[in-house]
Amino acid sequence: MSTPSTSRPARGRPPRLDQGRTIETALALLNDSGLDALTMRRLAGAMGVQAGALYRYFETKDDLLTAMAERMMADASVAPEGGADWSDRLSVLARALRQALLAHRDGARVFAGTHSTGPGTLGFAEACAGVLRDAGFADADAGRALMAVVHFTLGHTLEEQAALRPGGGSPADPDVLREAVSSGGYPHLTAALPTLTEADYAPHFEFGLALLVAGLETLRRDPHHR
Amino acid sequence: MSTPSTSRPARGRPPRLDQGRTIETALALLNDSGLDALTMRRLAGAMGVQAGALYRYFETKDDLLTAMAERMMADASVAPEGGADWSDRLSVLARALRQALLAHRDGARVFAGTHSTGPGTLGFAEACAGVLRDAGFADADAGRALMAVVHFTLGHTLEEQAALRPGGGSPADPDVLREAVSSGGYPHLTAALPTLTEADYAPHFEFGLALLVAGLETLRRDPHHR
DNA sequence: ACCTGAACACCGTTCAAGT
DNA sequence: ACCTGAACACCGTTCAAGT
Repeated sequence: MSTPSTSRPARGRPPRLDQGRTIETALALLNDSGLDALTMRRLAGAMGVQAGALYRYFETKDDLLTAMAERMMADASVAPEGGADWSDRLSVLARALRQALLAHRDGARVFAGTHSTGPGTLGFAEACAGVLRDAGFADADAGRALMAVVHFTLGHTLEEQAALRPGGGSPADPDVLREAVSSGGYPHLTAALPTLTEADYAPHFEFGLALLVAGLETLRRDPHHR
Repeated sequence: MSTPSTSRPARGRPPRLDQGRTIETALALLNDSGLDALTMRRLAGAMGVQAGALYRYFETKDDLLTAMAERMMADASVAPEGGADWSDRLSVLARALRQALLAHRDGARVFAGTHSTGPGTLGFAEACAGVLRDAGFADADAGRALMAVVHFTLGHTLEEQAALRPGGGSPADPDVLREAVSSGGYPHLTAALPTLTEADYAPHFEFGLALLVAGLETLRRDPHHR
């Protein structure tokens, strides 16, 4: 009780660093300052340690970012309720992925730059593949549908967070795009502009997701459609 | 004939740098070495100049990257043949976007990191919006469909180029993913694994694109479907 | 075993000074 | 007008040496 019982009895001073706390501190720093400000030196500073010390726990910065992505994906690896329709369950998973990426500043950028194969990432993919295969899709179609949902969600959230970034800076989307479109001869873009410059990205996400789900529904009705 | 006739008569030595040549050299360097190796110093070296000289033509490195993205998008801004079906024309545009991003190493990463509002980018978006509005979609639906296609293509190409990157390194997708999936209890993922580890990404892209198009087709038949 | 200190080889960006 | 030279304030990563 008096001394913490870890699997390996700690001889000497307890370490001031460990993988778990480092990942958590890194995610907190990410939220506070963004990906560009997340340096090994700043992270080390936040943990009261020199930069070199981090390399006992992560071989490279990329490994740390991968671990952060994996931690984020744990939130997306939810099991959708069993009673629902396959399309609803798939939509729940896609929304969970978007929310997991949105939960941390530049989350989509972190995820896009890494290739985690941890239980969070694989658990999410397994859940998607399960919903699709249980719905009757062939293995190859389930795999491709999974990729389509992930890629759409990734691209969407990347742009959503990019639009959020500047915080009142110069290359902000809304006005710059409006100006550029209204100047030249872009009649169709002008017509769509109110939609394209909406601040709330949730309807855009739901629209794209509904498109993918509807596409899957037609494929399920007629697997030889093409 | 003997002296080049530019709009502004060149007094003194002709400049060794200009925006156009710098962008072209930067894209060539990108193809040769990748985005991580594309530094202002290396680019300057490739142009026989000191790094600081670049800042007379681009305010920041981000501005240069935006100009590179815009140049890449010029290739995607093709006008699909007028006789074809709206869904075919939209597909042609989506494929042109993917090809434009694939045409340069890390092209998707460059595009994702910037927000170009030049004629290439806007021309592409205008073409997509035009196809959709001419097909009868409401302005808001056309805008959202355009975003869905772009976001899916961006996410897809990002992953496609990420899988291409290492060139025989450590975090390559095919074997690492196979190992991770086969180790644990991922029955559905195991079933989909042959598809997920395919080297050719074109079928994945076509599948996702077909899903979006099929979803749009159902929406067009019944606009009040939801 | 764990961390420090200091170095190595870089970055983006700025700006006086030269031509 | 255009570019150099040199600096400023950083990076990721390595590694002997301390404790």
